[in-house]
Amino acid sequence: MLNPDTKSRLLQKYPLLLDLPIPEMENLVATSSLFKLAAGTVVFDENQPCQGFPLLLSGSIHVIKSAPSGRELQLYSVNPGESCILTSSCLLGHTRYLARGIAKAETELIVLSPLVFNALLSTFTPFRDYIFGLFSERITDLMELISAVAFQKLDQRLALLLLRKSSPILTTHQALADELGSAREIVSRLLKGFGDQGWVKLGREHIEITDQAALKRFVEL
Amino acid sequence: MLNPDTKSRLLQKYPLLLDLPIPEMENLVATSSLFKLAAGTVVFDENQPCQGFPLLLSGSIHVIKSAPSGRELQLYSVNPGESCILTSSCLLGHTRYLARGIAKAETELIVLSPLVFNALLSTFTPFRDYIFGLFSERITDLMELISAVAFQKLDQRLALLLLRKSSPILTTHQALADELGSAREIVSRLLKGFGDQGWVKLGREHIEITDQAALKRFVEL
DNA sequence: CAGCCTATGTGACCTTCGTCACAGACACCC
DNA sequence: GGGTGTCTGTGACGAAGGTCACATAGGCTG
Repeated sequence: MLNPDTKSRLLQKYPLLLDLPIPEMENLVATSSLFKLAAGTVVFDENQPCQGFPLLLSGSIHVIKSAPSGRELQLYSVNPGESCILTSSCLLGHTRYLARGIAKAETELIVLSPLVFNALLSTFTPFRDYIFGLFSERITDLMELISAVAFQKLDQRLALLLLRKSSPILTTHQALADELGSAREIVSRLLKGFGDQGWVKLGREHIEITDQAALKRFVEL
Repeated sequence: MLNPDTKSRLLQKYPLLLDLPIPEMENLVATSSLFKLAAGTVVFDENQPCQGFPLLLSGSIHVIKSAPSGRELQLYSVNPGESCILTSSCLLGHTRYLARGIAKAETELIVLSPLVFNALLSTFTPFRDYIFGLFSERITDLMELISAVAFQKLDQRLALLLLRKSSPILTTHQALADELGSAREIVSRLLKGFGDQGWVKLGREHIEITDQAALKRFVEL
């Protein structure tokens, strides 16, 4: 059961729901509830069955694949207003999760039951279009990721990752390594290299891009 | 315009269309046509806009990402009765292709215009479910692929690839390398290794698995 | 300030792959 | 059979990254 304030925040992040017919909306409000997750919470894990479909109000969820060796690789992240393609895929294919989801900050989300999710999909065209649209975006992302992992060198991937974050970047080398699916030492070495080139300035949990243009040129190479 | 024979073959491969209402079916038959592609034909290429949605009657299409260096990696393949997730994604997201599709054998396919595709999606629930289902399968595949490329060694990936094909495998080392995103020499070397272990017997364009159990054990490792 | 925890720098070393350069080997066709 | 093109085997070599083992350095807390 969602309270009116939560409902209005939901509609603000997912405006397409504004057009939802009254009875469906009431059903949604009645059967859903708000969850608050602390940063670091494991939202779902590999091999776990899928409980429902998340709508993010705040925070973000990183979807991660991890190797037996302990190394990790970030597949994509879910932000407010978006949806989790992996969950959709689980619900639609009736399979289990094959990656882990972790809340990267304090995160608020509403979980739709599989029933409500399916009902929305089949009766409410805008929702269907929305899900389809996100599916197709994610697939694009995943394919880019595949070609990056398969063909690009780590230095370029790291440079690109830095460019995608907003300059002063407050994070550890380990976290960057996990996003790239590599090891901490390698990232440290490469960052050192970037620093020597004058492209970045390094500090503890702090990376500042000092020559964005050069970094970009390096990525395009 | 499809002739009656083609139409019945279409329905055989895609039985869900049997339930399509008469007018939609007539529209589909009237506006579509059958294409025959020779093996090796490029069905679509990177950066090309999407022309329509393919339904395969025979043959198969391999979807490939290729690197500037000339190396390739197979993302997945499309067989009769299946659909091309990448095309769906292009049609739904109104973006361009970001991979190449190649007919791997003589291939017959029917192309639905974007109009018909969208109409089917919004009016015909079974079709929508079908597309969603395939989407979710492919996403699973893509994620597996990512984790294989990122974390697995090539020998294991090669062994798995062999196990997935039916022995005797009639193909060149180069083709295997392209599927894996690697180089021909590496594949030759690894196969030689498998041969020395007594797991396979090698010949020109011919690989026979002689100890499936051992190969499996090696993959599980 | 001392102690401690975490993040980072760094060198040595190894494995895996990729690249290059050929040498055979097989198949096919005249 | 000889010529030709494709496929395969192989050795040498190098580059990229991963692993290990520490050293060092910030920053927090008692």
